[in-house]
Amino acid sequence: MSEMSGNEPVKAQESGDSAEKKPQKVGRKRDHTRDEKILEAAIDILAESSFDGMTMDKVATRAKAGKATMYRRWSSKEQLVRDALAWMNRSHLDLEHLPDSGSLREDLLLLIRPQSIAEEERKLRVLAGLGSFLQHPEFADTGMAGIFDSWADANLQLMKRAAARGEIAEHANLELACWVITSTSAFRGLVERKPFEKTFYADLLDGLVLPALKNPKADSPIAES
Amino acid sequence: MSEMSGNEPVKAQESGDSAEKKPQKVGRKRDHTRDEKILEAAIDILAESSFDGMTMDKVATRAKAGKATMYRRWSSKEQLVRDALAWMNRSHLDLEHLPDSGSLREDLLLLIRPQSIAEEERKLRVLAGLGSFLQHPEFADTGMAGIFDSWADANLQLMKRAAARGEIAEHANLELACWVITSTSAFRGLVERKPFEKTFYADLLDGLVLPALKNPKADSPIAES
DNA sequence: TAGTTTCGGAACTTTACAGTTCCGTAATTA
DNA sequence: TAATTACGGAACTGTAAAGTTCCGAAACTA
Repeated sequence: MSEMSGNEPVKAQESGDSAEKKPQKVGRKRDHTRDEKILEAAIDILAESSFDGMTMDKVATRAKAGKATMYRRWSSKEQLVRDALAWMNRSHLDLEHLPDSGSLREDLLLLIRPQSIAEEERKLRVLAGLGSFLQHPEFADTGMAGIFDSWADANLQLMKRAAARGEIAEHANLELACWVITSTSAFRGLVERKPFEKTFYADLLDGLVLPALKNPKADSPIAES
Repeated sequence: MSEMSGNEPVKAQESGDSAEKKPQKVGRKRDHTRDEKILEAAIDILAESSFDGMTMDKVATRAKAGKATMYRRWSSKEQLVRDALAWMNRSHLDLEHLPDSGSLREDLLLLIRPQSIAEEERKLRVLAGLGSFLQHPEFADTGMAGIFDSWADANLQLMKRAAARGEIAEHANLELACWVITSTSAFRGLVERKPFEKTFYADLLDGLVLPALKNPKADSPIAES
């Protein structure tokens, strides 16, 4: 969405008082197609190693860029990684063209495309290697938001339609179900380091999520011991 | 369990051929109570920062130990961290004294004790900061195994008893249910960095796990598209 | 007591990396 | 054409941390 933020050279110049806002610059223009190459290289190396394993020299070499070029655009490694994470999470599922097979189970499974699996697994590898970087609370959101939200949103739409047509109980906790799907899938890739397989996903749906959605009898009160 | 492994000095001495295995050594004995202090300090700092934020100097200072002492016992930072992780995961729930209230929901909730919550959250902080270290597949197991296994095992016992007394369906996928509990809880602390709260756990049980266990009608075949 | 190994602590060496500067070249404007 | 800015690339600086070595003191054995 917003794209970038800590860019542009230091640009700390106030030409006196009568600043007439004339940014008509002289000299060779900055090639902004290099931005993408550098961000892509950064994500690539983050996915292969980790935040600490990603050195600025590696990124520069991978992107065939000079370090001066990088530091002309980002003032630090932290800034570069922050923008690279935003860049990584730029793609979103198209909520306008969701599957509609008439079966919630089929819809949920149809959402899983091999291409998107590989993409999400790459994001998980990046996330796994972020380590100490995520300790900055400001980056915890930047790094996380957008990785799973898109998938969870799509799943929620599918569930709401299923509820509307009476396939699942209307008082089921759909948000919880979506969160369980994304968090368990993330845990599997992030911590267990297993690939996302459709058989695993089908087991999760058949063994837990769909039964709960179809029969969510809340027979237990909220007892706080 | 096994405890330690990469210890002892290099000890590469073969006294000629007639090695009569006489380990009767001379000199001051190694104080193995220092091991625990050092491992504890390492885990402490791992929990506060990360693998890369944990420096050998910090550990030495925290444990009031000399670095020479540390390198006499562990040949590298990697070795120290490996043993520290094993040390961290040494405690296990007592499977012999599980709660037995007659209600699975109550039993599962009774297993959550404030003391064990704090302990597990500390482990999660350590795990979150491991980052690049976990990329070594050999450490992925060391680091992970034992953090959640104990809790999952206890939950499985409780579920099996509930199944035996007919509280839940006997053909329910208990292992899957236990795995979902641990993986979602871990995700919450590890990625979302939220504290473990009983209300969250009760919602997970009431909204998804228990309904699924009580009504696991497998109405959908395994279709591989 | 003499010799050996440990201890905590500090100084030291080495390596790796973030960030800076400079080079020759290419692009842009006046 | 001349001045300016960007480019890739390489050299350079400063710092942080892993690992080593040495110190004086303590603990153990013969």
